[in-house]
Amino acid sequence: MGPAAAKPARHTNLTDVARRAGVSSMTVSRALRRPESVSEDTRRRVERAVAALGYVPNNIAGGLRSRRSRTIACVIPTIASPVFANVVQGLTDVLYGHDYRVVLGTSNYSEAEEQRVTAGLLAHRPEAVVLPAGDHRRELGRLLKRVGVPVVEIWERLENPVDMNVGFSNRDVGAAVVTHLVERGARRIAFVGMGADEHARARARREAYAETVARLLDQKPIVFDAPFTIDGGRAALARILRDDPAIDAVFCVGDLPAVGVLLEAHEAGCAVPQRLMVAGFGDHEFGRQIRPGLTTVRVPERRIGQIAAEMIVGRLGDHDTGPRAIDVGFEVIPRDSTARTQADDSG
Amino acid sequence: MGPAAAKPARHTNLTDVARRAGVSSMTVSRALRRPESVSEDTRRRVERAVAALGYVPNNIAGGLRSRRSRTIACVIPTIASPVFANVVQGLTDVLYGHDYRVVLGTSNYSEAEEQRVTAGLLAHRPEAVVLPAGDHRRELGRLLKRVGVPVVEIWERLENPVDMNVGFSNRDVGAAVVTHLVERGARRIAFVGMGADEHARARARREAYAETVARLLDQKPIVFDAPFTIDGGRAALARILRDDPAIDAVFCVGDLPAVGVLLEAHEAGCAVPQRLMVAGFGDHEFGRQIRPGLTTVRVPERRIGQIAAEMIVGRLGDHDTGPRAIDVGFEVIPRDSTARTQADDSG
DNA sequence: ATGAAAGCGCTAACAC
DNA sequence: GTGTTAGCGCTTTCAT
Repeated sequence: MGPAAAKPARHTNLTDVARRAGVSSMTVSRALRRPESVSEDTRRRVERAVAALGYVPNNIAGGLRSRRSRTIACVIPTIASPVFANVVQGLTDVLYGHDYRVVLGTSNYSEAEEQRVTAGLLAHRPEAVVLPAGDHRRELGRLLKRVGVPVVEIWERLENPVDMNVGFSNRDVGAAVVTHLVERGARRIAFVGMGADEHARARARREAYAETVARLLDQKPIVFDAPFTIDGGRAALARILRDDPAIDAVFCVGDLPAVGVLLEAHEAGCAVPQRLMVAGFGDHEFGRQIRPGLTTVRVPERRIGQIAAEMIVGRLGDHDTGPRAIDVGFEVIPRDSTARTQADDSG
Repeated sequence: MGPAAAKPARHTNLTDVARRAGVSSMTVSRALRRPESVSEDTRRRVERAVAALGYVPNNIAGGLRSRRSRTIACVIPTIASPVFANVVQGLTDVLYGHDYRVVLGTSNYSEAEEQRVTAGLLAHRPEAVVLPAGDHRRELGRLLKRVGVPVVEIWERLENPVDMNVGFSNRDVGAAVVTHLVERGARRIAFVGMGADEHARARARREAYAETVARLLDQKPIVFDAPFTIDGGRAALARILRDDPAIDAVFCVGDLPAVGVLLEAHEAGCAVPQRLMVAGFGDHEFGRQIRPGLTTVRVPERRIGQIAAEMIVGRLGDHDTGPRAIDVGFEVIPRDSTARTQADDSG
């Protein structure tokens, strides 16, 4: 930095408080952290001195000595996505109650940046690291292992987590949605996917779709790729109606294209759910408000954050006995877009 | 903590690297922070030693001595709101580029918790604090002042900020929306507010609405209160149509009720914008997708975070010359819900 | 360009 | 229940 860089002022410290309270700084430290370990009289005098001087503890110093930073690092692609925002909210919910702070990093969906940001955060000696399961670089895994910090991979359930893991199975999602559609009377189900943009989670849903239609309907996969947007969904349905009118249900990789399918169906005079059923993924607010309501899959995002936090607290505390991996599951939310009755089906 | 509390391992430190590189630890420190200040040969040997040992710097230790934590605290009501999520994203965008980390706290809309959380974050000696402008407790202001840490109050423009301030004026918003409606031909404008739930921002919009309709239309304020939900908006419009059919435009305190108004208008056969114009606030995704598109106000949330970060970087660096308060303004986004033409108006 | 000494503010470890 | 001593890992300061 330059010449005029603001020199942070010296704050009141433990010694100041100790002097004022007429005890040693060690006693102040104890009075603050474990009030029951000092005499009532001492405690009171310390409290008064703290208040009088406006003392704010310095966790940096304490953390240096005790090697406990009371800090948890969390690296996500972006906070400007409800998915991760909710996860982070769940994390802080629980962590703050245990006097841990969350230091945030964002990778902007870049593995290189994820690596760089995580390395940067490690300089603050977090007591644990939370990051989305996924295609981190091998380097990152090695770095994390070498540093030896507890890691929670969130969002997806993993076969071989680096350390701890909380999430759900996208394969189970694909199977559950297809099963739901079949139960509601679907006989020919298309999948609207993301094409080249497909990520590991989307792929898992698509593969499970393919397996499940094969198993339940003896049907080959019918995949229409489209941009992951409402307009993408519209375009996809237009092609579906033209290319394969026998299709009577569409499973979209996400709610955004699913809403597009719904809108396009409305304009094309294709009755939902009677003629066509539609299901999405993500429980976007949209799908709740649109008519007919969109059947979708809700993932307990916030709960994932909370469980990750609980795992960390357990691991760092004295009850390191909890599970290291948890499948939080998900919920298929049936709404009107798949509310076909037998009567509809027979029509 | 208890007996089994995980004892964090000792990490490789500067001295280890120094030994390996055959130099003093001071030289390693310099080589890492200002590579140009050591000889080329030294630099190379240090780099090699760092790589070989997998050294991760310890910012806690460095920060203790240098009194620079390279940490910025940010306290917001909740991260599970796109508004604040975007602000935080803007903050981290810029801050990471300057090698600062963001430590997050959430107040859950409680002033008491805001106070508590902020105090907790201060223990980590952030070099600046970012928090929404608003009704913090007086205590908080005093605490922040006493600690002497730079503060940025965000979101709203303030008359008397504690320190720095970036945001926009909700009064200006109210005036701009009403002006827009009048320009499009509105002659009698109602406001859909939040009743008892009204917060300072909502109040500013309502007051500016009242002043502007008085000034431009010589009209008394007509306020319908409703829950801040889509259904709230529906109910409000039902009452409006019944109680005061001369109303030809509705300004809603937020997009959620505005969408409700739009939906209810559709069902009631009330043509938008010909018979009724509708405007909201917040540029919710909903309003972009619904038909007719909802005229609304967009606030540059992310930009607010970025500017706050830039102010901080400037203040902490050697160019502490920038403005201490910035009005980022906002944008009225005209969509079809207010796209009335002269022809419509004359009908 | 490099090194030695000191110390940031706190807590672990060990007295008493 | 309280105090003393040492030292966490780094950077500031001063010397060379």
